Amino acid sequence: MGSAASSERRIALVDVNNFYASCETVFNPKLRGKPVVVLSNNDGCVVARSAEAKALNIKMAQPWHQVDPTVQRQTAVFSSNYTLYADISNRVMTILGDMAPSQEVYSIDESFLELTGIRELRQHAHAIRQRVSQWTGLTVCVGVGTTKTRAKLANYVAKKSPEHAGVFNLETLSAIDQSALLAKIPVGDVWGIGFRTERRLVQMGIRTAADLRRSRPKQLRQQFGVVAERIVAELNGEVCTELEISPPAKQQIRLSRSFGAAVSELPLLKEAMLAFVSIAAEKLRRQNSFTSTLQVFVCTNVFRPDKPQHSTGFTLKLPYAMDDTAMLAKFAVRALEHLYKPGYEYKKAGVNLMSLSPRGNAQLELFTNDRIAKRGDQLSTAMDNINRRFGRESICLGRLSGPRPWSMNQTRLSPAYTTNMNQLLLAR
DNA sequence: TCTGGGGTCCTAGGACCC
DNA sequence: TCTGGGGTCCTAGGACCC
Repeated sequence: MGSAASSERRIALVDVNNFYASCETVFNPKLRGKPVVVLSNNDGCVVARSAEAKALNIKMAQPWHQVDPTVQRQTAVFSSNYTLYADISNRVMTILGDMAPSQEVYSIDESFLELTGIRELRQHAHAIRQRVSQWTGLTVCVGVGTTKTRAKLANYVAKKSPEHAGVFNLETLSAIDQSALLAKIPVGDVWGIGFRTERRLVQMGIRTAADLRRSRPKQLRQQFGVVAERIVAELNGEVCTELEISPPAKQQIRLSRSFGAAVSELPLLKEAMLAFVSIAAEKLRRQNSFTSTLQVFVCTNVFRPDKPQHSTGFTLKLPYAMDDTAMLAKFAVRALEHLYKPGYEYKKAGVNLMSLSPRGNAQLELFTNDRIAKRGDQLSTAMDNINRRFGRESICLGRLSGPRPWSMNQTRLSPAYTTNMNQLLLAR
């Protein structure tokens, strides 16, 4: 794309403000105007905060148990309810997709939209906000620029400065005003510059987005690699990344969880592993892939250095590419038995399906027993159907009847308002 | 007591080949 | 004594994002 064309390009980054916390508030209007936080799996860290919670100085990723008890008492706190958030996300993304010729769904609460050539861009951006608000009760911010990186930056400004009313177009600013604006943005707030790179950049005297934009690409490439070089180019309006309209198939599927309580016995560890493999394999089949490398890992609690530590993984090259839960489970258990050591309190485990290939192209085992393979296929399909209908993990392999100390703590879970008939919101 | 999970991309370095 | 060099493939690890 030439520079003349790229200067006409308009990309919007639209994201939902405080997404998880806002989802909870939408279904519980009493929470409006109050501090609300959502915790990570296992009720560990804070992963979402309402504006009021931010004002109380609750930090992102802060362990909840480290939050000041006085602050805790003022705050409404929820376990993360991904079923709810995923459903609300789908609704928002559908609305956004309808308001642009093309869309990249970038994360659970963000979309890039192609808005090139749209007249009255400002009005259109406000119409997007209006419609999302009206149809879902959620607030979004819209940032517009010629590249994804500039759209992200514009979105950052829209969110930070209330006077823009949630919409900001970087390209309407004169060159001088742009420089002045970028000079006020810390370099670590640029998309793709993390905290380590920021530290090194600041040491070199590159402190702001403006400094970064006018830095020397050669030097930057040498010190920080091609990623940093691209960021600078995109800040200058040079298009390095296009929208990804249809999401590419995943290259790996990983499933891991911290346990609610530590687990020492092999049978319980196996049970947890089987649950993880079942979910991972279902995801694998949903994207029509086979895997030919399986990794299993376990770790003890790194926050308890006073206890014996054992963290390890084992990677298995599978004899052929497969997607069948029972077969994958067999190999996962074998790997687990291989690395398990008695006498340790394991706190986390997981499975990683790697070397994925499209179902059709995958190399099959030379001497696959057709009948056995077909039976595995039918079993997996049946399990997928049951789980789709009655909820994930309605059926899976090797469930023991006893207690499950490994399952997550979720003591503050809100109802699945939109996806479970028994948990619908009642109007009285 | 309690400390997340699932991804991507890039790079350096080793193994191997000719 | 002196022990090539370039290409490819794979993997582990770093950095980042949400």
